[in-house]
Amino acid sequence: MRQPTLEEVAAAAGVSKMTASRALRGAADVSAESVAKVRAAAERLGYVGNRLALSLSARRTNLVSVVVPSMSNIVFPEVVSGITLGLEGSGLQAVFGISDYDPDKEREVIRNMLSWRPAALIITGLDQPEETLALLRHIDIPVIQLMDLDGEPLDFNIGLSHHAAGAAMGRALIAAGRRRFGYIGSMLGRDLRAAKRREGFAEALRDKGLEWITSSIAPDASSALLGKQLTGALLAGGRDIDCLYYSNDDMAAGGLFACMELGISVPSDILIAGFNGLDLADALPVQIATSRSPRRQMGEAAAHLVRRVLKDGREGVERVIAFTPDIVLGNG
Amino acid sequence: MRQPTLEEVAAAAGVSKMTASRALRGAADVSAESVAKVRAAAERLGYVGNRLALSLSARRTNLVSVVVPSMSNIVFPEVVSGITLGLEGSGLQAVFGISDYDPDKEREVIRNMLSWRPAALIITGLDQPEETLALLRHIDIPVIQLMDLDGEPLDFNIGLSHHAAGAAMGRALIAAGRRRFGYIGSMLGRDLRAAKRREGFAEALRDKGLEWITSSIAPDASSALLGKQLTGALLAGGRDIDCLYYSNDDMAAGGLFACMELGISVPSDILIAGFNGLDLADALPVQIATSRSPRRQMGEAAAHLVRRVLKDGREGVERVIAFTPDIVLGNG
DNA sequence: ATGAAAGCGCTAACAG
DNA sequence: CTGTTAGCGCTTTCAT
Repeated sequence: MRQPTLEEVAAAAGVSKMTASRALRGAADVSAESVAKVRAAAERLGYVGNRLALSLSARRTNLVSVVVPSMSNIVFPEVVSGITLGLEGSGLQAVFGISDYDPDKEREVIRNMLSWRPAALIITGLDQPEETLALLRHIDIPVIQLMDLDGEPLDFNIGLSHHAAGAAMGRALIAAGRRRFGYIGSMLGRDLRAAKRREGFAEALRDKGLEWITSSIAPDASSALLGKQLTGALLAGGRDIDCLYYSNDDMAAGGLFACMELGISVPSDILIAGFNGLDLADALPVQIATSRSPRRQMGEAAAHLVRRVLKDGREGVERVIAFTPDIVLGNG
Repeated sequence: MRQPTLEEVAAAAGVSKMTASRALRGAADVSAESVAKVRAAAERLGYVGNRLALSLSARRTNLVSVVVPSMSNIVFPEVVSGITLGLEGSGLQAVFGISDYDPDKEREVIRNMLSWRPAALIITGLDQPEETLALLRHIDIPVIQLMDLDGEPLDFNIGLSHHAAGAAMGRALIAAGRRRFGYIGSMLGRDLRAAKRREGFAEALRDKGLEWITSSIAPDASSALLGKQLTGALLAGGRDIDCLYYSNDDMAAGGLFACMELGISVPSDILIAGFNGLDLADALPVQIATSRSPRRQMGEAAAHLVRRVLKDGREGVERVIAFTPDIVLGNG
């Protein structure tokens, strides 16, 4: 049951391929009669246009390729939702690839996406290896590096400074009276943005003559369970801590749960701070400190940028859009 | 800076287009010398094959289209991860679309995906309206309906019975001594699988002469915060309840948090039951009851089914793969 | 308002 | 082992 072609629809409607093509695309200069006949024929035959042929012929696609590190951490699906939402009604279609936080895989995924000749490319972060950048320099579509701002953008850049976000949180917690800081994180070798936050935070500590009292970093993917386990282990070590900074809110939520089980009062004994401002954080029985990153907005901003550049060209479009996360210290 | 074509690579290598094509695809019957020359030329020119042309010419794509209702509920990204993982190394590429739980939008998304002539299609659930099914009956690619089993599959079907899952949880909770049940959910008009669980649960209650004492259903998307709010409101109503069944674990986690804030002991005063077996549930300070749905496995199973059918045809391939969620009552 | 011709970049099917 | 020919299904361009 091969899909019918435009030619078959045209034949069924008794017009030429071109008239059928124009009719289905709603072009001007087609008689109402032709339009009606073609529409009816298409409907009857169950015609679905072939975008491969369309795109090859028109020498452009409606594809916006998006590469994210993971789908297991809810922040990336949220960014993805923002992009999809922001593209709605534009005729553009987002296509997603997952790099698993692996630079080599990322390059392969990007390469694979480029073979579909997308109209624009959105990738995560600014830390692609030179080999990947070389690949991207060869193409003439808009490339948007999303979510991070700490580095030299290739083309367009939308995001926030994770270094600054970490530093701001560090300063806020010091201002709130905390002095004895521990860090709990995961996968910092691969989640470079989390590493930047940790470094920014550490810098804020150094500025006040402080430093991490203890630090626990696992190689696994972040999760509430991991945060809980690491926190339990760290606290069993008996370090004198009054604040724990986590690589993100998932980990921090787990940390909170560990404290609740151990009877440690949050935030009076230990203040717990994460990053992201997840919906989950708002529901927790005890509020944790966090930085609200505007994930959906960053996604939408990227989508809007793509629409604008594809429609009106790059002239006058700012290369960098900077977001600043809000710090929420919570009821602690 | 137009992307170079195969013809240009061939010219640069001093061979014909066909030899270049074969060399790059690693076909047999090409001299080592030609392969080397072509590879070098491709490398030098930064050649990235054009899949539009490839697919149009070869009359097939390597695309597996996947349509899910949402990316905001972590279970769908997990399924998506499972599919991506299961497709790895096959040369097949998953492409995702989001329906927002809207049947009309779902049809449009499917239509849009079909215009790319995918090799297979994976959609969520069995409850597509007739108009969508009609669209799908016209095509000859494998279609997999994923996650649900309660209904008549179009082609292939992988999932679990949500009705049975709800009923099993109901029976388990009755067996655990609970008698006064409340329900808290969201968006049941659109999340049909949650509605089926609720119905199955209610049937288990009826079998024992019981029924919902109270029920609170919001139109919004599920979240921990919503679960917390609805639970708070419901408990403020002063109903005499000893068990709350939620539409999913996110909602249930919020319910747990509400109880913790209100000083209600879980599970001794109220047992909290959800659905999914999220990672989060394992980290909670008090374990909630849940049914572990094998989301990643369902995704992988779908991917493997696709690989098999595309490779060896449909003969001898079972049409239905049934999963059964494990019930975890927890430490209650 | 409509159609015919040419071609997008690639591969399948033959020939050599 | 290599090349030639003929499309894939559509749009673009140019006629009419």
